[in-house]
Amino acid sequence: MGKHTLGELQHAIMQVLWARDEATVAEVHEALFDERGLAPTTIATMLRKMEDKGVVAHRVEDRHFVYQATVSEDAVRSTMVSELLDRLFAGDPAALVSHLVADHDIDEAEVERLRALLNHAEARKDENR
Amino acid sequence: MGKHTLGELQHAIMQVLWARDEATVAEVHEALFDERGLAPTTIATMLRKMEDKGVVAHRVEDRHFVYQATVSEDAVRSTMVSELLDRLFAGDPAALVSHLVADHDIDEAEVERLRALLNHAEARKDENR
DNA sequence: CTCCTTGAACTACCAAGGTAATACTACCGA
DNA sequence: TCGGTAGTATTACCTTGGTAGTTCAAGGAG
Repeated sequence: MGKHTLGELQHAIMQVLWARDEATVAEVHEALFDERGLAPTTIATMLRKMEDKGVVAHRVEDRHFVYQATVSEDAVRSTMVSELLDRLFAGDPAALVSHLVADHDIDEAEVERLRALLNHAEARKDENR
Repeated sequence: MGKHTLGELQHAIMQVLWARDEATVAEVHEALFDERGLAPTTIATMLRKMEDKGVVAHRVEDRHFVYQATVSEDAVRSTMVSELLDRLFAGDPAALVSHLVADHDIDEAEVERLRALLNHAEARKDENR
């Protein structure tokens, strides 16, 4: 498992692939055109680079390429969050949560959800004891 | 206010500057040499690039440059966390916390700390009502 | 069978991060 | 005054992400 760190566009492309499991270049282009307005060749080039990198794979079907993600969204999240965690918070998740609470005004509903999350986490740990 | 996104080395340099408020090229180099083993010119070049970018400033003192950070660690954290939040979790902080709990095994002590954090957050909100 | 269209391949740039050798300058000591 | 040394400026190169024009190949239309 290498470093699955994705750039902006790469991530956008991956999201399309994650959403529909597989897609042609044209489909990806169409899905992203409204927000990005990129040339189809840009998408195609990026997909090839991403294949070199190992995060997508393609299969030929009916004269065009059908791409598919080879890494899960969660795997990407894991590596990228870990990276940011190490860089910015010396690997301390609580410090990141603290920053989140202080900086991104989390409303009461969110706080409730988080509290529930923590309760679940503790409940799971209780079970294994 | 631009995007204060820092690369790996840039962030390491900033940490030195944040730690001691200001430092010469040689001091930064010395502080990072053990872990990175970079040439002094590399640090100097990077510092100049960072100055172009606006995240540090220098003053000449006694024939050498004394650099100082012009952005706070918290400002950098804010922009970088926000970016990751938007990219990976559609801007939902709770989703990030959820990921953190699920993925980075947070031990019971951490959970307690987080719970306390959330309590404080709610307490603050209660006060303002 | 030939030409057009479509989509992939190739090539080419640009910016930013990173890394560093080399060139220059100015001070200090002999 | 002359040369070494210290420290900055210049220049250069590599990688990755991003963006796209141009070329090429193969299937479909006439």
